[in-house]
Amino acid sequence: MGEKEERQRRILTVIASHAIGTQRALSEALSAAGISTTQSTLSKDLKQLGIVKSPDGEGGFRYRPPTEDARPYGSGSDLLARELRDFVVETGGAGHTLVLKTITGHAQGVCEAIDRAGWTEVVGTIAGENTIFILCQSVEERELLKERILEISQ
Amino acid sequence: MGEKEERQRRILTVIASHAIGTQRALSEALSAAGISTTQSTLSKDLKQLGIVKSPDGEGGFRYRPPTEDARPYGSGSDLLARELRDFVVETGGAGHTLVLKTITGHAQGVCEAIDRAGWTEVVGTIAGENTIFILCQSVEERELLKERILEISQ
DNA sequence: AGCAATATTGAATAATTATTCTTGACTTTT
DNA sequence: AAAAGTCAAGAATAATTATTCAATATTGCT
Repeated sequence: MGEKEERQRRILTVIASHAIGTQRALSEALSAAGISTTQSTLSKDLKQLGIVKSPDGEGGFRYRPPTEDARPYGSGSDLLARELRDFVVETGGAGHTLVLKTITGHAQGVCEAIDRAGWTEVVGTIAGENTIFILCQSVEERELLKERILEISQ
Repeated sequence: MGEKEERQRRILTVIASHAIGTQRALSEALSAAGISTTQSTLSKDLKQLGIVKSPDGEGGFRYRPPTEDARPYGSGSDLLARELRDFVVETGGAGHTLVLKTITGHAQGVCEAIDRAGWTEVVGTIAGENTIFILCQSVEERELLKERILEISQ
């Protein structure tokens, strides 16, 4: 039985039911449950779990469970490559807008990954079921971006 | 002059488009935009804005925009103004298309309010999770519209 | 305008959190 | 069974962030 696994499991339940705002407080709460550990281990746990310390709106802080946005799923740039490789089936475009076609249902996911990449050529993106519009700074950058995407997805 | 307000607004746009993981990095990014301030002020800003520092899934951290309940709401009486002021964090565009970035989950709502305004420059709108594309009659009208929106949201 | 109340700011500092480095337990390979 | 490799953990420390405090600036009121 994983010592670590149980601790992390407990961390999730503890922060769900108590307003914990520091790692020391978390450590104390865990002690009460018979789990004794150090701040440094907790720091690592929280990072792995994707837990964030967020303002509680009352002048303090509180650890919160991972949100969609924050959850560490896959490793970022890897994820992008995988999304592009696995789901994009066609690229096109006109004017300032680059268009990617994806397998049905995956446009949102691919679009999300593109947003995260933080490319400067990108003015904005929007996704439907199987199509992504990517508005680019210029027609030239549209072409550049297309090249890059094709390259990433090999 | 709303020195603070502008800074906080910019913080939202900066973290939306860049992977910023420390207050120092944020400070530097703001410098590039002509805004100079200290770490202590940023700490307060981030807390007020409800921004959280969250694991980025690649071993680092990244500041992320607030979730709905953590964000301070404006108090305007006009719905459109309120939508624009409270949820739009960035404006951009290229060609005939104006792009608005919003807090995640609010693009639809803001887009609805824009549609209701019945502006003649607008050919059509479409909204995703956090992005709105507004197709305009011309490049000039795109600029005009952007001005108007910025003005409305003060 | 003048004055009081309130808010904002940054320097200094306190508090908190992340990372480095070492150790030991456990696995796998040779 | 020894060697080599992983992994988890904590102590110490580095790095980052939050808060305090004093000084300005701003707002609101008369």
